[in-house]
Amino acid sequence: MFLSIGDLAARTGVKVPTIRYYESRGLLEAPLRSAGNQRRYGRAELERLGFIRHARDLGFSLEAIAALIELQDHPDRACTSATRIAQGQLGAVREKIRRLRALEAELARIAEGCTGDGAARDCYVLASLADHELCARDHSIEARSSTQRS
Amino acid sequence: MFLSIGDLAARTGVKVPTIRYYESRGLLEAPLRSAGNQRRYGRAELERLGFIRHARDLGFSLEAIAALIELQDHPDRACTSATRIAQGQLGAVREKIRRLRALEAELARIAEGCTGDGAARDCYVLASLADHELCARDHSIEARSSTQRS
DNA sequence: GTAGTCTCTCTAGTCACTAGAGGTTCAAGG
DNA sequence: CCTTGAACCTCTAGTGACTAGAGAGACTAC
Repeated sequence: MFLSIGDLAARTGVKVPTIRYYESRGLLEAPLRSAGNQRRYGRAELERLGFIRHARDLGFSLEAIAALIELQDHPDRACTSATRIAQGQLGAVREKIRRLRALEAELARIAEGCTGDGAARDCYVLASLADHELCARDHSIEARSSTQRS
Repeated sequence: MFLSIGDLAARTGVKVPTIRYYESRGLLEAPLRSAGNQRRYGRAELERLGFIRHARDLGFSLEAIAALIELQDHPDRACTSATRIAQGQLGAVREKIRRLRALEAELARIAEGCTGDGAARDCYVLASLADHELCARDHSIEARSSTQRS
């Protein structure tokens, strides 16, 4: 089992530059190299990259993943911190949902208040954004846009 | 009414460097300057910054906000694009909520499957992340972490 | 006049990649 | 054995929306 970086990418669904990026960030160890200096991976790296991919899909930061990997490499330690990290992530996700729901309500009100066939001077969307008083509730300091995988 | 950048920041809740950043991005016009080259703002800028702040709170990108401002400056145009932008944002928010809910379910299952008092080798959190087969549903390509205001 | 706060510009850092330049290596076909 | 073309290498820079800090100048209250 000697995989090139492209093989590894194909098997895990992680793009080639991203694998190199993970290596530079210390999430993957520097692998063996071929005679011509190309990376060669084995089963261990395949599994580790799968772990990282899975954790990223669940929204864990690379920092949190590094901590989880550290723990994985020391099976004798207590798993308290893994649980704490997962619960922290769960809390963060729930908080995001809460904020996005408030946003959704306000945006729906604003977007549906405008038929789109008038002039900009009478636009309810623009008026709502210009005047916070028009809002049904206080949604200041709500969620901001997020980065997402395609 | 001649506000310094600090006064403007205090009145709108937008931080001073962020105001300068908005100016550099073209969302705010370059204001008048004092004899000593310091920015001086009036009511128009206060309102515009309030508009931007409000739209950012609702998750609009700076690009979308620029388009909305452009429309605001031309009250004779049709407000079709404002409605489209708002509805696009609403759709994006709804999609994020949908993804985050799938994530929440999976994270809750993982986090609550572990008491946190065992050793890392038996940790359900780590096992779940290592093996996608353990997942209750397919949540690959879900939401990634988002940027949010404090 | 002076102390202390505010403001100026500029650069660099954040996160998690992504894109591109310019060059080298590998594997398959002839 | 040789060629071709895909895959690989390193390095730098760009994304969005800021945030932090340096070093210098301006303003305000006493």
